Amino acid sequence: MSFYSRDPTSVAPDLIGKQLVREYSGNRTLRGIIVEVEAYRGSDDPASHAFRGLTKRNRIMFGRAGLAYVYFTYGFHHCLNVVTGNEGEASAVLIRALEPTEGIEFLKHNRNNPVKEIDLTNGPGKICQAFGIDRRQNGIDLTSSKSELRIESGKTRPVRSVLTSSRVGIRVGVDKNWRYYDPSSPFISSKRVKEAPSSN
DNA sequence: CCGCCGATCTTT
DNA sequence: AAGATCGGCGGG
Repeated sequence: MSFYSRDPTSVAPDLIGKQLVREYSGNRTLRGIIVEVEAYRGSDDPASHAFRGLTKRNRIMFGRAGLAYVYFTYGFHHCLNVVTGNEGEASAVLIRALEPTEGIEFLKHNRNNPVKEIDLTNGPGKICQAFGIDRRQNGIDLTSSKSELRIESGKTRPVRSVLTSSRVGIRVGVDKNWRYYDPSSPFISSKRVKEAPSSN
């Protein structure tokens, strides 16, 4: 069983501390350390895009683990997921926040020079804008060292704790604590979400 | 710090 | 008609 072919609720906490890497036209590299993610399961998770089955938008979710599922939402924003689980299960992990470590000046440029560095990558839409991710990266293999967009597990910084909470921005499935984040990072998305009563 | 709201477009 | 968002604005 490979890293990404597990249940998304197992993959999600293990992604904290790994690096998102983006190569621009072969000569510019952008990097950030993942500090917040959310797990979305397929057929049994009403908050998942795959809950109602295969559509044109979510078809990558039904593919192999380790692929990038990138979707466009609210007329403005893109969000990046990693497909997990066995092929056909349509589960994924949403990348919600990063600590930028390389290419910060270019990230600022892409984000229209925000006043605070925190605002570069503390949300899923902000990550995609900063890293230049859109539907052209939908379906890319995030596990290949040759991909222009990939996730690497090299050493980053000391491992810190991982907490859970209810997921952000959903109206169904709020009973599941499937948001995973490093509470010591200033880059976690600013919305505070309460822990759901007890279920996991 | 918090909550509300508008922008804009894809999907259902 | 709602949505796995963001940024600006107003009030406490």
